[in-house]
Amino acid sequence: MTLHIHHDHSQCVDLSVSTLEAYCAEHKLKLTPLRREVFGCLLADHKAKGAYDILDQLREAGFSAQPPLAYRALDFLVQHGFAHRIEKLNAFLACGHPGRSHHPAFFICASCKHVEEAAADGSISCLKAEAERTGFSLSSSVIEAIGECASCQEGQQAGLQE
Amino acid sequence: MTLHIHHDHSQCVDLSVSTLEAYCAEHKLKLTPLRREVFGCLLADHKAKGAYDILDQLREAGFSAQPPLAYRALDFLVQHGFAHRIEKLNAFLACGHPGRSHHPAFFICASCKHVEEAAADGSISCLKAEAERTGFSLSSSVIEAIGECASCQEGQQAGLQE
DNA sequence: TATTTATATGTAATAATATAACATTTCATG
DNA sequence: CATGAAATGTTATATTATTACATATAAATA
Repeated sequence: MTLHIHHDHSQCVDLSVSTLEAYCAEHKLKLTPLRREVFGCLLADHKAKGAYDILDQLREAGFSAQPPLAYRALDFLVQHGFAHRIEKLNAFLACGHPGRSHHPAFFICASCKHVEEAAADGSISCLKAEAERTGFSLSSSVIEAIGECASCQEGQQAGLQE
Repeated sequence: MTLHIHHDHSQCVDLSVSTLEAYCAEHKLKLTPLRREVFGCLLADHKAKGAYDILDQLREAGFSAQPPLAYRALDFLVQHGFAHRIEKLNAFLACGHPGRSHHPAFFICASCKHVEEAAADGSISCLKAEAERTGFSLSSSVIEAIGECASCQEGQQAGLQE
């Protein structure tokens, strides 16, 4: 299936990579070949990928392919906001709008597996309000929706679903 | 640490178990010894437990202790709303108010590991609104907050934290 | 420049979580 | 009692993730 949202993909990749470059320069972080490769792998098709999928691509790209390599690079990207972990899938997704601080929610299509990132400021506010009522101090949150994306619903109606 | 919310625990267990009994009777489901044991294990201390923790308790209780036993019983409880899966922890929690339909959020204390269940209707509404904007049809959701519960914050201030 | 230090990567082993596949038992019902 | 559906028992294995330690690389500094 094609990308959920059509876009100029090479421009999107370029922007993401250059944002990461700028971020690393500014914060004196090392954007190593390994980290580049992992980020590139996540950006390639905007899919959520498991660590072992990443590992396969690392192997193909000539890197060592032991689990810690993937997990370390993914941790780096997640820590700095350039990737997100999708708990429901045990998978990782390139951030859709890196560089800007944000509170994402994820919409996971059970049919095509596409994961769409969206702002979750409203949901987070509610969560925060609920937290405050009990004195819970919220530091991060996981907000994931499972359902079916618009194109899969259409496909299903027309009997075209994969 | 003691329970986050003090309550008449045996009454709470009794109510949960009898609610499950009634539910199973009504829906012609079998409340087998295995399922009882797993539910009891989750209810015992209101902690989120991994499948393998459950399995340990099953072994002690004289059951076979192969993974499928635990997963099946947990699936049964989750399917019928008597337990919840906490994605962030790969763990399971007895439902705090079984029998009533609800949209729970979970507040996970990073210090004491306590998981508090709360209604998340507000957050879900926001999520649903966001979903509708893109035609995504939402069937379920994962809402988990990570932070520190009130008692751990107090403990920390007083230098009493574990 | 040589030395130290911090950071990242390479490697091996294993832990933790979860499922598939199939055999056996149980029990309600015909 | 026969049968069929559901639950459990069992074996094996898949999937996801971490620990621990060795080596390499690069930055900071004596």
